[in-house]
Amino acid sequence: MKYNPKKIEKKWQERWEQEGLFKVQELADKEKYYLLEMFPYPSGRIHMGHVRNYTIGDVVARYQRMKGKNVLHPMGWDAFGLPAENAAIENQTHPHRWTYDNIANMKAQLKRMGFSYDWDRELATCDPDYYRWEQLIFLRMYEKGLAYKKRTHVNWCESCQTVLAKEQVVNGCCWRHTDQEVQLKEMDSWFFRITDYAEDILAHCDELPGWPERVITMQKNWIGKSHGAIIRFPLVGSQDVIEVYTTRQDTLFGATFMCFAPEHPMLKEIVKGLPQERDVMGFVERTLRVDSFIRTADYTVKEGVFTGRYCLNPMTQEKIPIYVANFVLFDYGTGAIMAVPAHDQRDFDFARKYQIPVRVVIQPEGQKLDGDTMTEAYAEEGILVNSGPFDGQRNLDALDSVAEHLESKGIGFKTVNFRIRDWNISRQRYWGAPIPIIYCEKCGTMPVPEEDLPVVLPLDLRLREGGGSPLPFEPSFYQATCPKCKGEAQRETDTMDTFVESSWYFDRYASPRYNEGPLDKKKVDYWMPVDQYIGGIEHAILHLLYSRFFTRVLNDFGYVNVKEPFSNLLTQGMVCKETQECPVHGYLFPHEVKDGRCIKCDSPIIIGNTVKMSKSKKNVVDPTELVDQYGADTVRMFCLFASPPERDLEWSDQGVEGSFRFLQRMWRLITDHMEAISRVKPYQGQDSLPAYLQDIHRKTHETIKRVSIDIEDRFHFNTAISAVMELINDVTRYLNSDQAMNDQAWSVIREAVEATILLLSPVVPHITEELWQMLGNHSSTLMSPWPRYQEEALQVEKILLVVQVNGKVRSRIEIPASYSDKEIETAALKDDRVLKFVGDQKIKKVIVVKKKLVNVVI
RNA sequence: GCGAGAGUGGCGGAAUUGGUAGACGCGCUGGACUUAGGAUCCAGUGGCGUAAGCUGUGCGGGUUCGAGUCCCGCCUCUCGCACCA
Repeated sequence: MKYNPKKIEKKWQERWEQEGLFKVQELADKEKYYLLEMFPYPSGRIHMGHVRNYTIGDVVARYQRMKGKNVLHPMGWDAFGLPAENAAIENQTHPHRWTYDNIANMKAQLKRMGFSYDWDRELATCDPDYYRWEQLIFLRMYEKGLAYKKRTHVNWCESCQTVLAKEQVVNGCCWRHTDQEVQLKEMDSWFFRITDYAEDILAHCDELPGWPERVITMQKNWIGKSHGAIIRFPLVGSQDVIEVYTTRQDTLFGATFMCFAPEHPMLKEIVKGLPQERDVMGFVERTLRVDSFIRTADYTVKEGVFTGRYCLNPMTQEKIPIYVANFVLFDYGTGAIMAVPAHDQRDFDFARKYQIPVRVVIQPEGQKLDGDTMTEAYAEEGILVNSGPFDGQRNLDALDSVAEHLESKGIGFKTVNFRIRDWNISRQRYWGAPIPIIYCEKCGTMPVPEEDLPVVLPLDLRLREGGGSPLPFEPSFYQATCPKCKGEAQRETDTMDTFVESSWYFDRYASPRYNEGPLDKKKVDYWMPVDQYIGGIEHAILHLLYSRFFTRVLNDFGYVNVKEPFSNLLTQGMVCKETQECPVHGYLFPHEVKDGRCIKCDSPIIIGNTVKMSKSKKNVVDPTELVDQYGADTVRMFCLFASPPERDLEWSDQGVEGSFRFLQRMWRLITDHMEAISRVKPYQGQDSLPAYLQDIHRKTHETIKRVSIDIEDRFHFNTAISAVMELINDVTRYLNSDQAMNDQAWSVIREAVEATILLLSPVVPHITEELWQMLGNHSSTLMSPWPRYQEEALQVEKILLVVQVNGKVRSRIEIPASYSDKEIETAALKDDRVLKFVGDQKIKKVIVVKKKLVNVVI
């Protein structure tokens, strides 16, 4: 019988569905295991990245299920977002229609992969039954001041026609449009006060041992906590003071000028009416026109303009000039800095450029720096000088003593500062969850009353050519009644950032149809936290940070008991493939290349680098086509076998072929001997075996042990699969040899075959179900307990020992496993080859490593 | 510049805690079966060497009976952060 994946896979997928095999309930007496993969954006078709991600998850889910855990393994759709709007305009359709069509397509594709999802828990974030609870959470946050509105400088993406969060700006460009430089705009936006939780999120970074180190590091960097001080500098000729934030209060006596960020609101006031006003304001305008990434890039020359004003160094009472400078960041610290050119390279460069004095206040031991002649800043440790009462202190000690001094004089205080900013969640987009707020001219900003939720996104709108949200132009949406005075009012037309939806969807899976609140407490408490979360590294900051924040908020509100949503995180690598380029037609899809030539013009193609699969580079493989050709099992197996999950996977058509061949080999091996195998019961260690069968029996149990460890402890599915391949190879070799077969031999083979089927069933569930059934089993492999290895079966009577002379392998001897060190040594020293290499030289010592080797040192 | 990770055959990748380097797969070579095979099966496959043997995990040192693995110093690549005061 030929291996026919198409038939088998269809059969089992239908059977699983009929039997509701993947449905899961809360069961008090069973240990729960929540396995989650990052849900996809419904773009229309699944890609290899999805397939890899979800295959990894499926193996773990099925494995844990067989280990007896109550496994929650849900799937849903991150269904709001801009692509739906663009596609809708392009295809003359509606985002709603487009999204749900895509969901239907992708769901069918996922089902064909055989993933063990409980589809009863499916959710789509664009469903009012989902986002209404998000709106409720928003209202709670608004009540607590965790959601607030302010007018501020925001990052605007012209391509998206919307504001972006700081986290969504990458290298000065939009995270979605990497060629689109982000512009600064001043506008009203809604924010979530993530900074309130920065300290807590940071502190718990060290309590996530199940997270990859680099993700933790990235989050810590993003939060960017630093210890320093706020210092007040009196403005000369005014009652005002200027606050600066510094981490180097020890160098305060060396501050010889001050710099403002161009956005600083005080700037306008202090230059008003001065001869410098025109210069300063011109500089500000010029600087702000350059986008902030370029402006603050290290290759941009540091520039500034003197404002004409001075402030007093609060320590020395010395008059120091105030500049405005392009490199000072407005959204870090106070937007103004004290500059200490002797001990900061940037300040040094600036001071030399504008002939500002450089005063050394830290001397390295055994050196004598001179501010007039030094050629670069000295940023290391040393002893304070020119610092009044602090002279002679080590500068690190002075950090505290200067801060205390500032506090006692009321001119400053110790503080901590964070780099992270509040999360801008306003999007000037249509396809998103409406922000439940009403503006009344009389009553001001009014939350939509809870009973009026959801604020439903109207579906009967025409999108505007050229982008932009239609909501502000749609009276039926924006016209509202003030909940307080019942007068005419306006609805907020911004929608929420789609990262809000993905910040709590994992909670909602616990009770996806619950309609009395966002979450059914009992169920969410049963399932949360997620035991294993799997997804791409690209979400290291955005989604994972927002989710940690949101979980804390929901915890404060009493919706969930946990503070951390994901106990363990696996970040899988990208799926890569080499690019193929035609000199005439540019990048080519794989099917546009034949025999190394372009099918359009017959030019020889250029093989490019192996990079992440992407439509733009056309180095993509369509999972569905592969499933048509080889079946889902082959595709799943290749995804796991080609490399360990955290590493990038290099796509190889030949590798896929190899996986297919292996499955065929396994199929043939078992079906060819099905009759004989079916007649016997699997060997269970009951009676003693001849050596050659004992070897197979032992190998079976070694394989069970290796596969279990590889899957459970390390997620190294590639080595798990190779271990099973070895077992199959051994069994094949045995059956091809001319050993006489009897019932005992077949029962040992059956034991090996059953182990093979069960061990591989999480990886290739269809073929294994079929074989399992052919062996006479009536229940699914998924319902079978995971095989256990027997310690006795691993015992060996004889071992092959490596014998080294001076650390070089010279011989191998077979000895009884029971030999003592002394006996081993004696045996080794008798070995011909050892005798040859030792010759008549004196043996200095003999090292015996039990079960491994002997090293004879001469 | 700072931080993290990686460097092993022609290729993807193996090698719990220092103990046979190259498992498993791809590719390649030879053979078998075949009308044929790009199917299947068997054998071989790090390099040098007829062989004995030598050599070999980015480079240079070190520790050790023994180092891909540990230590020190470099080089290269990938990723993240990057004027953060």
